Amino acid sequence: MRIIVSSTCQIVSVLVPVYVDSSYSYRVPNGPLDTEDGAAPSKLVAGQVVKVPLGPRSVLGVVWDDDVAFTDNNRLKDIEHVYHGTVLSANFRKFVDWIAQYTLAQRGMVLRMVLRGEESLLPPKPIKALRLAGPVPARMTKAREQVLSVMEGGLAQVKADIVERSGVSASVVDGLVKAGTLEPCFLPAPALVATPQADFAAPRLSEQQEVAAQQLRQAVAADCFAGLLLDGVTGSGKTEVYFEGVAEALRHGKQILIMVPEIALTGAFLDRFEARFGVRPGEWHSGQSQRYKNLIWRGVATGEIQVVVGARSSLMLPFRDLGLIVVDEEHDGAYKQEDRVIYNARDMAVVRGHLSGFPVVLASATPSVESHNNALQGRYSRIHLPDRFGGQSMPDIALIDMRANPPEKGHWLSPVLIEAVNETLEAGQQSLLFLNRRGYAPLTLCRTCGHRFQCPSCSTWLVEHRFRKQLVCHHCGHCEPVPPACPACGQEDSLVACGPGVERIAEEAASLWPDRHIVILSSDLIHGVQQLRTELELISSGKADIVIGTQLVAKGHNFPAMMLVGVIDADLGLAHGDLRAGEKVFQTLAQVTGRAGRHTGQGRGLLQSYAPDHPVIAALANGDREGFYTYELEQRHRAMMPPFGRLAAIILSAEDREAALSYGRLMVRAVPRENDVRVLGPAEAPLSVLRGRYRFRLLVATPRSFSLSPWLRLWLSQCPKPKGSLRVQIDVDPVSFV
DNA sequence: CGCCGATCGCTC
DNA sequence: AGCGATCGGCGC
Repeated sequence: MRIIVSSTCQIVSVLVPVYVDSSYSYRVPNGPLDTEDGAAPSKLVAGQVVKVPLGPRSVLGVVWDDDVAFTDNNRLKDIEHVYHGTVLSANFRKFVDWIAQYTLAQRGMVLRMVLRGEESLLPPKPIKALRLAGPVPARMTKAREQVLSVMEGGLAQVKADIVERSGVSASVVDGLVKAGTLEPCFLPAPALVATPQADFAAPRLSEQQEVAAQQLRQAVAADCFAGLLLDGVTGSGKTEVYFEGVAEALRHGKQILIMVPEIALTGAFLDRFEARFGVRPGEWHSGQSQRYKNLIWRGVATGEIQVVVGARSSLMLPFRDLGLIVVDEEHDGAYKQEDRVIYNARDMAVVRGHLSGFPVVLASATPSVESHNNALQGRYSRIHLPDRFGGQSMPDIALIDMRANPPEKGHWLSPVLIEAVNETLEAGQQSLLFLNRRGYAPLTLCRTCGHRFQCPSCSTWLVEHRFRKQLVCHHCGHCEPVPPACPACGQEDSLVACGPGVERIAEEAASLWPDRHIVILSSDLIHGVQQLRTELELISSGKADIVIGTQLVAKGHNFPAMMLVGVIDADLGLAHGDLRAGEKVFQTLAQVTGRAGRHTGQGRGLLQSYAPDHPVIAALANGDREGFYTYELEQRHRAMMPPFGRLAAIILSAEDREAALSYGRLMVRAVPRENDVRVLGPAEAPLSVLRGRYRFRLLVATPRSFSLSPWLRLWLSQCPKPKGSLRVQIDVDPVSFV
């Protein structure tokens, strides 16, 4: 950093959290600078947080490493305030720059993901308390005696505690303050999160787990970057294994971040952490209060908080001395941020480890194709747990060929699956019927005129939700009541539901097993986290006989009594245009069938399919994981898609169909046909309508050697600016970083 | 002739 | 991104 120190003042570069890539220059005033503790710093250093004037307002910013480029003394403004105690480390600053450069975002927007409000920079407020001060009051009462006995020993206590312990009203305590017997005082704020103990409760590990744990301990002790893919089947005890890595980092005095998809951040997970380390970790997710998050932010910056368990955004916390990141369920799509700065927190975690020199553990029962390939190529070390813990065997997976075993007309459960559920019920065990589709029916049409209900602002069919008595668009959330007559031809009672959703499966199950306890688990029928937890506990305790669920049930919850998992439509999703369609189907179905017999005996998984020969379905049925990855890698290689190429989706959206199309054609012409750049233009990426806007994705695929970001940046700056309400957004998909 | 609304462009 | 500056609608 070249900081200009003229004879009169110091000029520094400050990155501000606004929509710009460059840092701005500010003058450090000569006089004593305004700080929260009154101390006057002589010089500012990179990483310090400051408050600066910006346009009409003042914002927080960070002194950055850039050379001071703007030296127009007349237009320079003064730094208003410097905050102490929180300095962003050099590695972390490099990380911010790296993300911006890679995701084609402005550095200011990345910094915005890091900084919070001013409260996170100030020391926590001391707590108001009361302590014994003066003589016993002249007028003594029973209640006052009780208060004094509570205060015996002279320790200061919070007023609410005094009231509770002495069983008197608050006004009695106030009276004693007035009489001078008690006086107000301030206690330092207690630590938000207690220190986890590395050896609080050492676990009982299998031989296989112990070998894996040892690898993690060594990687942590080596204190340098390593990518570790912890690939363990469902029920293999991955969590216990990576907890050993966490314990080792604690022994080395390092901070640890455990990232989980938001939905997996349940009380059950935190309980397991507490059982292992004796205390709860810091919890970082959208449900936490602003106050708590500010305290966590400051706590990790000062180093007071050792371990944080958090969702995606926890990656941007300014840890003082991070020594390990664990990304649990690394394949999960929830790690990808789709708005503003588009990034995948799993990949950025690897980058953070690489820049700062510590190991990063990616854990999953179904690793992403990218991570699997990185392990194959030797960029990550693969730590494999092929067996379940405690000698439990993997579920027995079988296909039901629906062409040979069709369900009754208008029904969706094949005779084979119904029989399997019957057997499971008779054995007193739980079944899960899985269908990744909310609502009653995915398509509603009029049997008289053939009218189909379509979303007015998206190019999708409306899904009937019979419990809510509404037609819902799953893309934009538009909903309307189910009309009594067809809006096109006016015919009454002419609407028919086509295809199944979970509600329809629940209806069918209720008619087949009327006396059984059936629970339906679908995100639109669950109101809030609390209800979800209640329902999950109900299932865990074995009170439900049959569970019918969507994606919600595939996400790592434990159901001890679950012995049969029936997949209603294994082919669902395979036909989607998404380049990761096959991978998603494989991961979801492997995870959901992995729920069967996890704790007790031999579980079963049954996959209903009309395409049993499809490589993804066949690999699932045969338990041939390697076969799946081989197939998927071949497909990706041919299309030059991740992990073999870098893929950028240029997302165009416009209110005007013609504007979107013509600008798209312009872009396709502009992309250079060199370095094996491949463009999927408007012809191949059809125009769709989303929330009333015409949009398409222009996919640009390049091999790894080609540096896409600089080219895209240049191109966007040179090409004619989109007119009118045309919006261009860039979504960069990952390759490997190390 | 005047006031509110889309579009433009800057932030040290 | 946000926020002020700037030009255009038509209301009386």
